[in-house]
Amino acid sequence: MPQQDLQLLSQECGSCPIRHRAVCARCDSDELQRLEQIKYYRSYQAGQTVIWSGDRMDFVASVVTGIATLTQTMEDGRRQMVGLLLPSDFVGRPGRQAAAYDVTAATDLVMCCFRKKPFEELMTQTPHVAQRLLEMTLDELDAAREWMLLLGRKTAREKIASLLAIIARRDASLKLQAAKGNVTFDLPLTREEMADYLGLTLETVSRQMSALKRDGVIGLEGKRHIMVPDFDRLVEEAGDDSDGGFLV
Amino acid sequence: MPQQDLQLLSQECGSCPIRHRAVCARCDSDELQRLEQIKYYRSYQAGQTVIWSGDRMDFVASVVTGIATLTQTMEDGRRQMVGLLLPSDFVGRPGRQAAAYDVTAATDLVMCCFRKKPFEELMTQTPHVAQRLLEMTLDELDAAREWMLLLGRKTAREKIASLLAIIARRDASLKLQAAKGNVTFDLPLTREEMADYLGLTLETVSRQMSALKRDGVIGLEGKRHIMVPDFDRLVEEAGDDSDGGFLV
DNA sequence: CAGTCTCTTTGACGCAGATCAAGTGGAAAG
DNA sequence: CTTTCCACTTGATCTGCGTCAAAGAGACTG
Repeated sequence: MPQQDLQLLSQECGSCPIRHRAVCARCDSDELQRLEQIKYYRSYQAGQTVIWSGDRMDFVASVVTGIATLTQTMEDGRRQMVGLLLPSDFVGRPGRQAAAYDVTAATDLVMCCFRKKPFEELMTQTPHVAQRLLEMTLDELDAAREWMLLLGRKTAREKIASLLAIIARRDASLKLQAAKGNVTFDLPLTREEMADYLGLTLETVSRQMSALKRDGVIGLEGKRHIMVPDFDRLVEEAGDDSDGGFLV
Repeated sequence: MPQQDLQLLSQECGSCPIRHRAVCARCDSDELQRLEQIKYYRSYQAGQTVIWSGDRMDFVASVVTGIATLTQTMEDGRRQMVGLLLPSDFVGRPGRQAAAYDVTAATDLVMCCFRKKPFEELMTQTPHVAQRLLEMTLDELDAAREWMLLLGRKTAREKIASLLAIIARRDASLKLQAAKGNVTFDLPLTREEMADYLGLTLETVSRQMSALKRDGVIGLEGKRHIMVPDFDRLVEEAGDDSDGGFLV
């Protein structure tokens, strides 16, 4: 077992970086104690598969640090990413036996896992986990629907710009900043993963990245470090209506 | 007020056609009574808009009969359907003020509406509505993700076949049958609505419908009545792995 | 520091589906 | 019975992105 695991095993929920955003966000101290009893940490290296679609899954989990992807694959090998899981996002479905999607670590990843059976019991006995999970699932559904607009109607250039804007926003919110003006971040995905996300080929992704660079919308340092001189310009290229439209 | 409304206003939940599938499915008689006090029916004609995206929405609702669509529109007019709402499906998000999508009646439509404020109170005070809503939202999320695979990776022909298979399945389940062998149903959508669903143009939809007809995968009587001689063949054309893969 | 591996870029070419443009058929209206 | 309308079909042409192919750029290995 890697050393990181050992360190994490002793970590308490009170000092957890996702304590206020994850599925446990609304828990009182009593509920938290029960969760603490059934939780354990697991870490994965970038590229490792967490679960294969169809496999039996006897835990649910929260992403603590790192990024995981949810992908679906057709028999002939065509792949589509259907979820991008960031810190505090939830993996797995209470009441379901088998995983519905492949889950893969896009970066090094630490997950806080709960044994499924006791987690389900906790959900029926106390309200706060289920309440929070509903909220998070509704947010996921909204994100999925925005993504559907992207997949169905946006051009390759708009798709790339949209993805970059999403990652920039999430990156900024992790640093407790707003994404605006001059922004800088690292891409956590390969060109191929970006293609799987956007319903494109990796060649098209690469070409459009070059085009955005040529047009001064983004700057590239190495392959992964992105500099955005004007965030509004990027959002414009994404074809979204003006702001990041928060409805609440 | 149309006569249908008057008839429905006196309808009791006990005899409701979606009683066992909608958001109220798990309610005990006490909860049902509280719901009954805050509910009212509304009906819409095919083509009517139920709500515009961004509008204030002070109710949530279940589709009782008919079909509604959820669509997103970009500034330049590109449209993408992001949800197809069938009897028992839920509209609206507790805790949200404004509608996030355009909701339109695809066929004549009857909805069972609940005033939002008391509905939200009911949700915090009793568990069964929230539990059921979580379940339904997770199902919606799965459907959205399957749809993402369709939008991102399927060919026009596969998209059409997938949509026909989905409608055939849901139609069959309403009649309490399994979709297999020889199947017959009416399309509730225009070619343009199908295009909005599938991320295609209406011309491409029309051409692919003709192609599927020419190849004997479907039969057409008029523009809307579809006959499927071999449902498995249709599913094959959709590019999905064998069966309708139920995981539960 | 040559050799290999993986990720990425770039070019040439082809095709699925978009766009533009008529035309068809059935239902409702006059 | 003609006119109008709307949903739909079909054809001709265009184009954005996919496909196939080759080469560059780091990072790690022996």
